Order: sequence, then C-alpha cells, then structure tokens
Amino acid sequence: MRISDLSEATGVPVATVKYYLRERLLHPGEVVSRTQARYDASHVERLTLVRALTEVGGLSLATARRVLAAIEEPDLSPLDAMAVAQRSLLGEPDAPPEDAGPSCDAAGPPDSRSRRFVAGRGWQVHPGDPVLDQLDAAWEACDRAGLGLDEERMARYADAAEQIGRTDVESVPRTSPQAAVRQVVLGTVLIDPVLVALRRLAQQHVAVSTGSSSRSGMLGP
Amino acid sequence: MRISDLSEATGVPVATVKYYLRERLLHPGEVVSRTQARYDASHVERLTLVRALTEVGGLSLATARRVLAAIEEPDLSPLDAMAVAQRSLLGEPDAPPEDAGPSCDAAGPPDSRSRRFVAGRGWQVHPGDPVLDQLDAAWEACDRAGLGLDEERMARYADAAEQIGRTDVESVPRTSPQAAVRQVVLGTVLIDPVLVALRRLAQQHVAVSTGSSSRSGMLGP
DNA sequence: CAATATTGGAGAGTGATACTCTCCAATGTC
DNA sequence: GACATTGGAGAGTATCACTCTCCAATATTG
Repeated sequence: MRISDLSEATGVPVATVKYYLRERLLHPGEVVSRTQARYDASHVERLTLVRALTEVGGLSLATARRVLAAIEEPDLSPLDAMAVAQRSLLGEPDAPPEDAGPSCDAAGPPDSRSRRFVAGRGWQVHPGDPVLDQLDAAWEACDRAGLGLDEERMARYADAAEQIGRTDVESVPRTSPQAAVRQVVLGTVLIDPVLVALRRLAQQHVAVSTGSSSRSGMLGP
Repeated sequence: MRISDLSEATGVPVATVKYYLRERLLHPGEVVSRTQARYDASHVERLTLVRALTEVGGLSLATARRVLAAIEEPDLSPLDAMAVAQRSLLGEPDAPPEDAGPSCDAAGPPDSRSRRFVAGRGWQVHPGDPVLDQLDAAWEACDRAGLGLDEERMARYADAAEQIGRTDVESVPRTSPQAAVRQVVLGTVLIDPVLVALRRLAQQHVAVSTGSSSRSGMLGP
C-alpha cells in the first residue's frame, strides 16, 4: 500500500498524511526504496483513530499523540491507562490561570467543594486528581454565571454519572489487557460526544413531553 | 467604572476588554467624553460570562457571541432558546467533511441509526435536528475505532441522559421567561464540563470499588 | 494650572495550531 | 523511455485569540 492508497482508504489528503508522519502521529511505513514506503492496515487504523480523536473527540494533535501513546504503552493496567488518558485530556482545554478563586493558594487545594462532595458520596478517587480541580472550576463558573447548581442537583447528576461509569467499566473487555486499555482510553474520549448529544436530545424530549414550552414549538431545523 | 476598573474586577486585561468591545462580545459603555466611557455591573457580568463560556465551556468567541445573543433575545420561549443554543454549539466543533460514510447522499439523511434509536425509545425530537447528525457521526466514529457501542450500551447511556435531561428541565426557573432562557442556554453549555468531570470520577470510583485493576493502583497525581 | 496618567480607537504584530503547497531528485510504471 | 509518483523538507497559508503600539484627547493629581 502506497501513500496515495493510504490517503484514498482513509479520506485524508496525502499532504496531511505526510504531515502526520512528520509529527509522529503516524508510524513510518516500511521503507522499500528511497522514494517508496509500504503502508498497511495498521496505518489505516491509526489514521482513522487520529481523525476520530481530533474531529469527533475534539482533541488537539498534541493531545491525540499522548492518548495514542497511552494506548500503545505495553505494561499498563486499565486503571493506570485511564489515569493517563484522563490526564492527557486535561492538558489542553484550558490553562486555568488561577483568576478569581480565593482558595487557590497552594498548588493543590487539599480540600475543596468538589472533594467534599465526592467524599460525601463515598466515591473513592485520588484526592490529588486534576479532574477534581476541573470539577471545582466548572462548578464555580456555574455559580458565577448564576446557575443554581446546588448540591441536590449535583447529586442527581452524580447518580447519572455513576450509572454511566458503571456501564463504561462493565463494557471493558476482559480478554487481553491491551484490548482493555484501548477500550478504556478510547471510551474516555469518544463516548463523551455521544453523551453530550444524548443529553441534548433528552432535554428536548423531556421539555416537549412535559409541555414546558411557553408558546411555540421547536424552531425548524 | 472605567475600563481599568472593569479589567480589575474581572481579571481580564484591558487590551482584551478592548478587543472584546471591538468584536462586539461586550456592549459599549456609556460614552462620557471622547476618551472616557462608563461601565457598570452589566459589563462585569457579561465579561464573566464570556470567560466562563470560552474557558470552561470551551467555546470559540464566535460561538460565545451567538450564545449570548440567544440569551438576550427578548421574545424566545425556553424551548426555542434551547434549540438556538444547541444549534449555536454545533457551528464549530467539526465541519463534517462527509468522509467515509456511504449513507451521506442527500443533505439530510431522512433515516439513520440515531434516528431509529431515538424513535425506538419514544423520544420526541425533531427528525431534522443537527444533534442527531452529531450523534450519528460520534457513534460511527466509535464503530470505526472498534469500540463495541451496541444498542444495549447505548440504551443505558440514554437512560442516564434522560435522567440528566429531566434534572436539567426541572431546574429551569418558572419565574420569568428571561431567567428561564438564561438557565437553559447557560445550562446547556456550562453543565457539560461538570458532567464530563463527574463521569471521569465515577469511572474511577467504579473501577476501584469493583477491583477491575489488574495490578497496580492509581498513578500518583 | 501644570505635570502626569489614562482613555478610546484603530492597526499591526504575535504565537499557536493544523494544515497545504512547492520543490526536488530518485524511482516506479506503462 | 516517457510520464507519474514518492519521500523528504521547507515554506506558505488561514484562523484564532489575543497583545502591543501609537496617538491625541481628556482626567487626575500635586
């Protein structure tokens, strides 16, 4: 398989494939001569994955590279892989510039609303986990925006999240560790957009079926 | 309140405030003289909101502008506002370049897996809604990536999403239409990161408490 | 009232990201 | 043997979100 075939098989322009090769998002093909390298199914798969992570998952190329590296790491338990994936994802959405929070003195606040909330639910998570900081930031942003996101509503969301988390974990294949890691990492990234879409649709359904609309129906598409 | 006070009150640099004014993300202050304009609480609020939408919600400035416009639209029912918000959000995450799908012939596929799935659940959503296309794209990406996202797993996610959607809709204030629209639109954008974080934490909790780890514990933070 | 600071406005510059284009000689293909 | 393709590298492009520089016209302060 030549580079043009690879391009055709995936729908990614040749120039972009070359760029990905340069940026080490795609492993080099087997060099046949100075002007030819052979690509195979592994390249097609990888390329598809890169596009899925960036286009659907919304990751930057740098983040996608980290996530792919986590998948290919050979000696990693699924739990560790999940940690790596979650950490990789946090590298990019925002560089929290410690703006208005009066509690951000030390590098890691030992106690915060999120930590208390999570502990109160009996969830066992690492107290130093950056996801907790992310939750703090998001929760505070909701407060500042005037959304009434109180503990009760949070608890309902957490119930739903727990259900989702259970489904996530249950669907991890127990065949090979490799497959498990793959599922965990990709599931973390690629299922998010699915859940976001489902939430939007559920909102519509609930709003329509309970007659919350004050006057008109949906706007035409 | 001068521009420097506004800057100080929000933590946003003066140059950036000027930029937002130029880009119409912030309404102009009351002009007092040729070199002075007065800003008030509404500017502080708006600026805070812009930062929340972009930093926490991950929106581009263009999308944030559309979302804010939806909030300020006076004659809009909450349902319509939700539609506007959802539509605004779709403008940017990906410009679906109709790559590998063999089913993308007409502009809007009249029937798709997502549409069938949603219909099968009895959810009432507009069949032309772009969120359905988003769901199709995300679902297909999961398939291509080899995640076994079958209908059963989807059904569980949909159950959780319905719970979330119910909570969303229930928490819409019934006081003024303005407040309702605000809650709906901001809730759509700002609660997403909260849910993502909760999902990550729930995954960890479930994984730890069911002992899915094969060897080691969590990596240190 | 004079020295100094700040403002609005506009334009240009910056750095990051993700490509896309151009060239080239070496090779492959018909 | 003519023509197309390839790998490799560099440079160019477009978008985004700022950030910087300038300026003369005010404001503020001593």
